[in-house]
Amino acid sequence: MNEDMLKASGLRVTSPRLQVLEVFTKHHGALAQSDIENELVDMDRITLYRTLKSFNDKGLIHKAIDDTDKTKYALCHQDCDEEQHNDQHPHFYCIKCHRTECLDEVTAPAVPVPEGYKVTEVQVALKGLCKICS
Amino acid sequence: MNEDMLKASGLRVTSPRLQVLEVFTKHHGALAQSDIENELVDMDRITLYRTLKSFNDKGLIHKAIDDTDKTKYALCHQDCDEEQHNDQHPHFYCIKCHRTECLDEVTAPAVPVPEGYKVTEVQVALKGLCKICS
DNA sequence: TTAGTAAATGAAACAATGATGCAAATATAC
DNA sequence: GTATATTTGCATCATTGTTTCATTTACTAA
Repeated sequence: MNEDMLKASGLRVTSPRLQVLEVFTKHHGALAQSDIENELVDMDRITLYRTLKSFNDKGLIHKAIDDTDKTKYALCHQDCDEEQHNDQHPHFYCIKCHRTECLDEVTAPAVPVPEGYKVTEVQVALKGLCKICS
Repeated sequence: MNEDMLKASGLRVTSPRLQVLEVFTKHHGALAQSDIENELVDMDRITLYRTLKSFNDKGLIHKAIDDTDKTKYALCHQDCDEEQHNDQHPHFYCIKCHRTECLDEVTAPAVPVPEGYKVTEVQVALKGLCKICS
């Protein structure tokens, strides 16, 4: 339950947080702040901003880079916490329906970096037509 | 020469454009708008914004996604034009020197997407320690 | 070389996002 | 139930993205 997610992360259970979590569980893909604002019209902009920030910090959601200019967030499915995000899956942006989804089943491939570089994180942003639109 | 790059792209040769190109050729990595503003203090903010936009549209520069929140741009080395960007190389963000560079030599690996998805573009953002900092 | 014209600049103005400070409200622990 | 530490909601400010418009400038073609 959403309440438990908050408690497990050491965040207090409040109405704005539950509302935001509900929006995330209702939608599958990654959401921009504006997407959530459209759903929760009465939500204070700054509260939402800080809610997303704390969720991200605590590992409840992660940023989904998708090469649109908007920062998007998606629920973390794997074991993410304050220490580390395990979101090594690609994000897919559909140029037709403009939705961004997490390809959780896919593991981002190892990238052969030149000598001397140390990679700690890989983010893969895919663009194209999603299952439904293609 | 920078002038020729502009002409080849069908862009008029103007002072702001030459200045911006010079900044790009002087630096290796990807630059945020603010980076360029700091170098060219007299440059009008909107002119710079539009310059970057038109350079990006014409294939002179490309966006370098690096999971910081700032949009960064880097010179295109390969054959990019209005039709298509051929920037299928990863971008590497160094957590120590905070610079983003293009790993031109590296080809982004093929990502095994689920059935039904059509990928037209892959962006790989790496994070870690660069050659110099590691 | 000089118009004519299409493109580019620079300024104003507005929206969205990111970020901080502070007083009031409220979730939890006791 | 109350104390307190957290969270909210508001004000406020910075940055980026974007459009409109008058003025200036780069190229073209006579």
